[in-house]
Amino acid sequence: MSRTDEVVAGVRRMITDGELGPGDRLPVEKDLAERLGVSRGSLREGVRALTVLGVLDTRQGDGTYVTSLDPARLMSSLQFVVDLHGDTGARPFHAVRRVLETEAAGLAAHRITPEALAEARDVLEQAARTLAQDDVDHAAFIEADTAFHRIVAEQGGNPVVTALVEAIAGRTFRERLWRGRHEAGAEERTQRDHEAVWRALAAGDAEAARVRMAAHLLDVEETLPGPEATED
Amino acid sequence: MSRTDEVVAGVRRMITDGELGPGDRLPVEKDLAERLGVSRGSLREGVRALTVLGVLDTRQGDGTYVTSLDPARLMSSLQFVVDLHGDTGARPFHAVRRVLETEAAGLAAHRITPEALAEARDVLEQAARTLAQDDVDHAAFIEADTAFHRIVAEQGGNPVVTALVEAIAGRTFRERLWRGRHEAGAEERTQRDHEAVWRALAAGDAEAARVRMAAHLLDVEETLPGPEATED
DNA sequence: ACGCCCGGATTCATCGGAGGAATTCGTGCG
DNA sequence: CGCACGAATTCCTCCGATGAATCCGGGCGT
Repeated sequence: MSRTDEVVAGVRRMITDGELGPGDRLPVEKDLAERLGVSRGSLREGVRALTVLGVLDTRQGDGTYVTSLDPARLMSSLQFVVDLHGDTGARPFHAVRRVLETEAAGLAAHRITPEALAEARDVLEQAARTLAQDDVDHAAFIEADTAFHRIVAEQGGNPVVTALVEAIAGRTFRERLWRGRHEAGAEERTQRDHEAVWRALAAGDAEAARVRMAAHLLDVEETLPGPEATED
Repeated sequence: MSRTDEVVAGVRRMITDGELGPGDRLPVEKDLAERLGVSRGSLREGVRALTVLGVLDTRQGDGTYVTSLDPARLMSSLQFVVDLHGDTGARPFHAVRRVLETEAAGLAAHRITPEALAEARDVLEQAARTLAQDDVDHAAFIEADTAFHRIVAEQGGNPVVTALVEAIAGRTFRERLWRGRHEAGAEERTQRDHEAVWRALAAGDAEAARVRMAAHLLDVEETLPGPEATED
């Protein structure tokens, strides 16, 4: 076990033991290094690793703190590794996205707030206006698409689901997604799919919300490269 | 942007640009540091962070290599952050596990190999023998429980699902899970649930496999602490 | 010729120290 | 009382040196 691993394990223990909690400040580098029996260099490597993982947050001139440890924060590092995969590997990731967002849509049907419902409607109307223009602003439509999906995922009420979806369907992933979807009618179809999901949410119909979201994401998935459906 | 972030971004770019691929060796610390315009210390912090994320693998006396970049490898860091959450935060994680494993069970029904089916049966028989003893070996049963779920998840055929389930339902999480399940009959019930899933898989009945797995995991979920079902 | 041992070269791991940069907070002035 | 200034604190970056693990090729014996 390397010194750095000892640092990671040590900080982890300090958190699980309750010595450190969200928002708490760590001892200064010199003290913590001495306490863990490592040099400042090794300590910094471990702290940096935990920073990348979203566990710690260092601020120059201030100190090192434990983050909120929210799933959203902790899963953000996942986006990095997802984006590392090329276009060919996108399919299994999108399948996970589909399953999770479908579940979230079903849950959201029963618990979506009036405010979120209204916001989702506004997003859809904005998207409709974008599509009505002669020269469609594709970037703006992608923005609206992202916003709609985020609202639904959030209203599912499971922060882990929200964080995972956010990590998988991040910026890079979505751009890849739409790169292969510029055939005629793709955006209009997406718009109709979204509206169908919205109606199901407004009606509080969980089953309809599930089916609509699943169908929509299956549509998207078919445009991805890779084995269509293991046709071997 | 800190020097370390530049290192992470630089290596990421080298990978996405195709300059580096799985198994490839990175330049030695001195050269790479010079190329990225940072000191060896900063370089090491960045490389270490990528090592923790499962992207790089350093071997003393040999060199630094890009890993296979398999989802299983890349998601392993997720287990660390999942385990960081206490018992109270386990419920949303388990909900994700339930949804993903349910999907995997449905997929597995159509594509499980005879070998995997036989291995799963062996695991279940082993578990049954464990339960038949006067003094039940709980650790052995947990082991069999883990093995059964892993086989089903793997046979779902989606490596991302497998990796996520593995990360969420890791060792620490499972131990927490069973800590609150030592009431009489819990293990026997689990065994019956598993056998029902197995029969569905053997019959190639995807819907049955889904339902059985979902019901089993809902059972488990009810024993977790936290809001029963948002009864507000 | 073949296998084994050993020593040098290579590479990462760890350490210690020094100066710089950003933040915080108390002090003193207006 | 408000504000600017500066000292203290803390993390950031760099440099050089030593140790540890691995790899590779030469030399030796059989």
